[in-house]
Amino acid sequence: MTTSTLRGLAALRENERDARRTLIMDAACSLFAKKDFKQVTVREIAKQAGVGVGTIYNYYASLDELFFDIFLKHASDIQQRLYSQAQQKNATLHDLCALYVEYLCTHIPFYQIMSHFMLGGDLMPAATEKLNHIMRQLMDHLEDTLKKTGPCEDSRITAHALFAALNGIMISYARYPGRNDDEILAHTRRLALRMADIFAKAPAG
Amino acid sequence: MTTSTLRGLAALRENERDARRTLIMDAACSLFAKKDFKQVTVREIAKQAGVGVGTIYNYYASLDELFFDIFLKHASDIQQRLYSQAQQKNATLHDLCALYVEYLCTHIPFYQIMSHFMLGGDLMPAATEKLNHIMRQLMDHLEDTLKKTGPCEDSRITAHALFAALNGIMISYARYPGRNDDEILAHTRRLALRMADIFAKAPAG
Amino acid sequence: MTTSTLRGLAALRENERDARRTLIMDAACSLFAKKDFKQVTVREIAKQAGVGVGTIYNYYASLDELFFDIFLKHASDIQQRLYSQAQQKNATLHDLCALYVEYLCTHIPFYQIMSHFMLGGDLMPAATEKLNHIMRQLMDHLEDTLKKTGPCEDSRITAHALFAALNGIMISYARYPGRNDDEILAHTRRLALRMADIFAKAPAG
Amino acid sequence: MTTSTLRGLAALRENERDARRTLIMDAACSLFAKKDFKQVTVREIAKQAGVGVGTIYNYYASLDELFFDIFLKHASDIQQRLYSQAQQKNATLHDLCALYVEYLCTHIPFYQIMSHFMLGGDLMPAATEKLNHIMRQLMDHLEDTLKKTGPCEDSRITAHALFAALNGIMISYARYPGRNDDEILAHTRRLALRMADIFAKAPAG
DNA sequence: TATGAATGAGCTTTCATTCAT
DNA sequence: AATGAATGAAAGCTCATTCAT
Repeated sequence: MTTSTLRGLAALRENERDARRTLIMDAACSLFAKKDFKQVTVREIAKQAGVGVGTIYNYYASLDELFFDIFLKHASDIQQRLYSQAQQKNATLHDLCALYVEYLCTHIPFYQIMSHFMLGGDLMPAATEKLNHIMRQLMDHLEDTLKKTGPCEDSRITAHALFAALNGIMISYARYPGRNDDEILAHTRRLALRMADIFAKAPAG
Repeated sequence: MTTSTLRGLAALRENERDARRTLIMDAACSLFAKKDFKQVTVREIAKQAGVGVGTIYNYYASLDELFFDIFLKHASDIQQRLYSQAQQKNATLHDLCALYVEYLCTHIPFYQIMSHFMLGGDLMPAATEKLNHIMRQLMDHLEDTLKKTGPCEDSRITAHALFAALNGIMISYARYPGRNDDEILAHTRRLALRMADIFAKAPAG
Repeated sequence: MTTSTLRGLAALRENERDARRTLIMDAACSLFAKKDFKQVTVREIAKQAGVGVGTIYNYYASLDELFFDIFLKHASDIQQRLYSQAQQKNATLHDLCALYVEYLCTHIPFYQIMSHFMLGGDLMPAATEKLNHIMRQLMDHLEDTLKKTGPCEDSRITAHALFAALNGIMISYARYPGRNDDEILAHTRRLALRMADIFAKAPAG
Repeated sequence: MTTSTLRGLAALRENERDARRTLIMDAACSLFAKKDFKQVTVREIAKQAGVGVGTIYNYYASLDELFFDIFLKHASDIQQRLYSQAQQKNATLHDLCALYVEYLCTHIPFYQIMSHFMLGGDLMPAATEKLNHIMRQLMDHLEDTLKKTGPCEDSRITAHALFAALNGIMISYARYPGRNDDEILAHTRRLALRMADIFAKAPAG
C-alpha cells in the first residue's frame, strides 16, 4: 500500500466522518423545528439521524459541542450569503440588514443557540477563538458596507452597534406573543429596513 | 377585636406574605449570579432563602411563575428609574440609553429571563397581558423621548427599533468571552451612547 | 353554675363536636364522587368542609382514621337499611341481596375504603374491634335470613359465603371497563338476584 | 456473520430482555410481601432487582405498566393451572374453586393489583382489551365446568356469579384482622369448598 | 467504529402532618 | 378550638453520558 493510497483512504475517511457529522447536525436541526433546542434530547437526535446514541459521542464530546457546531455551520452559512450579496452590484446597507434579519427570523434555532452561548454557555477556549474569528469577519463586512454608505469616523464601533441592533430585533420581536409567523416576519423586516435607514444617516461619530 | 384591628392584622399578614415573596425572589436572584437561571433548582433557592422547599410552592405555583415574577419586579424597577430620570430637567436620549443598558448590564439574570420568555417560554395568557402592558409603557416612554429629541415622522416604529437595538447590545456583548465585567460594562456603555447618537439623528422616516 | 348546667354544656359541646365530624365526613364523601378516595387530600377536604386544615386534625388523628370513620358510618347505614327491610313482612333473601349490592353499587367509595382496610390497611386494635362487631351483626342478619329461607345445617359458614359472594360482585363488576353506570347497576343487580337464587337452594351442608 | 447467527443473537437478546423483565417483576413481587403494592416505589424495586432506577424505565414506560404486566403474568399462570387441572380425570367444581382461591390466597399482591385495576385504575385501551380477553377465557372455563357439574340454563350468568363469589372470598377474608395466615388459608379454603357445594346445586335459572 | 442498555444524580412537585398564633 | 403557613421526605420520572459488546 503506497503513501498516496493511504492519504486517499484517510481523505475518504475524513469525508465519511464529515458526512456523519452533517447527518447528525441535520437531524438535530430538523428537531428544532418542533421544539426549543434546549428540549431536544440525544435520544431524539440519534433516532432522527438513524444512528445509535453512542455514535453521536464518537463525533461530539458533548451535546454542547454539537450545538456549537450547528452554530458554526449557520454562522458560516450567513457569512457566505452576505459575501455573495456583496459581490452583486449596488448591494446596499438595506439589503444587508434585510438579509441578516430575514436569515435569523427563518432560523430561530440558530438564534436560540447563539443566545445560549452568548448569555450563559461556557465555551471552551477553542470555541471562543472560532467565535471571535467569525465575529471579526462579520464585523469587517459590516464596517465595509457602512463605509461605502457614507463617511463614518468611528466605523468600527458603529459596526458593533449595527450588529447589536440587528440581533436585538430578533430577541425583541422574533416570538412576540400573539402574533403569527407572517406578522413577525413583516415586522422584523420593517424594523430591519428602518434600522438601515437610521444607520445610513449615522453621524460621523 | 375591632374592625380596624382586623384590618391591621390582614395588612400585617399581607406584608409578611410580600416579605416572604421578596425573600424567595432575592434568593433566586442571588443564585443567578453564579449560574444560568435555567440551572437554578428549587432546592437551591429554598436553601438560599432559608425556607423549606414546600414553602416556595405556597407562594408560587411553579418555578416559571417565580421567574416571571422576578421579571415583573425588574421590569417595574427599570420603568421606575426611567420615569424618575425623565422627571429631571434635561434628561436626554443619551441618558435614557445609558440608564437602560447599564441596568441590563448589571442585572444580567433579568435579561436572561426576559430572553427566556421572549424566545421560548410559553407564557400564560395573564402573563402575556402583563408583558404587553409593560412593553407598551416602555415603548411610550421611548417614543416620547425620541419626539423630544427631534422630529420623527414614524416615531413608533423608531421606538421599536431603539428598544431592539438596546436589547441587542446586551445579547451581543454582555458576556463576550475573554473580557471581564468592567470591560464589558465600558463597551456596552459606549455602544449605548453611540446608539443614542445614531437614533438622535434618525431620519424622519 | 350548677352541675346540671355543666352537664348541659358538655352535651352541647359533644353535639357540636359530632356536628363538626359529620361536616368533615360529608365533605370527604362529596369529594369521593369526583375522584378515587386515595387521591383526595386533606386540603381538599378542609376546603370543601369550610374549615381549616388543622381543624381536621382536632377531630381525627390521621386521614386513615377519618376514612375509617366514614367506613363505620356507611356500615351502620347499611345495617340500618337491612334491619328496616327485615321489619317488613315477607322480606326475602332476594330483597336482602338486592339491597346490599345496590347499596355498594351506589356507594363505591365506601366499597373502596372497605377494600383498602381489608386488603392493606393496618387497623388499630380499637378499629379492629369495631369492625368485628359490625361484621358479627351483619353475619347474624344474613344467617337469620338464610334460616328463614330454608333448612341449612352449617348456616354460619353459608352466611360467610353469601357475604363474600355479594362483596365479590362489586370487586368483579363495579367498574367493568367499557360499560356505563346503568349497565353496571343492571348487571350487578342481576347477579345479586341470581346469587340469592343459588343460596336459597344451598344444600344443607 | 451468517443470517442464522444473527437470528441467534436476536433471540439471545430477546431472551435477555425477557430475563430482565422477569428480574424486575420478581423484585417487585418480593416487595409486595412486605407492603401494599401501592406503597412500593421505583427505587425499592430497582434496589431489590439490583439494577438502576433508569433501567426499569427501559423496560416499562411507567410503574402502572409494570404492575399490569405482573397482573398479566399471574393471570396467565392461574389460567395455566386451571387448564392443567381440567386435563386430569375427574376434576370437579370443588377442585376448581379450591385451586382458584388457594392461588389468590397465596398470591395476595396479584389480588391487590387486580382490585386496583378493577376498582380504580385507568387502564389504557390495549390493557383493557387484554384484561377482557383473559376474563373471557376464565369465564369460558368456569362455564364449561358448571355445565359438566349439572344442568344449568343460564350458565353464563352463573359463571359470572361464581367468579364474583370466589373473588369475594378474598376481599372479605384474605386479611381478616386478628387471624394468622394459616387460619385464613383454612377459612378461605373451607369457604371455597362450600361455595362449590352451593354452586353445584345451583338451580337451573 | 457503532451500538444501545445501564446508570444514577437530579429534577419538579405533592401532601400529610405540625405548631405558633 | 381553629387556623393555615411551613415543612421536608418522598414520589415518579428524565436524560446526558458511559462502556461492554
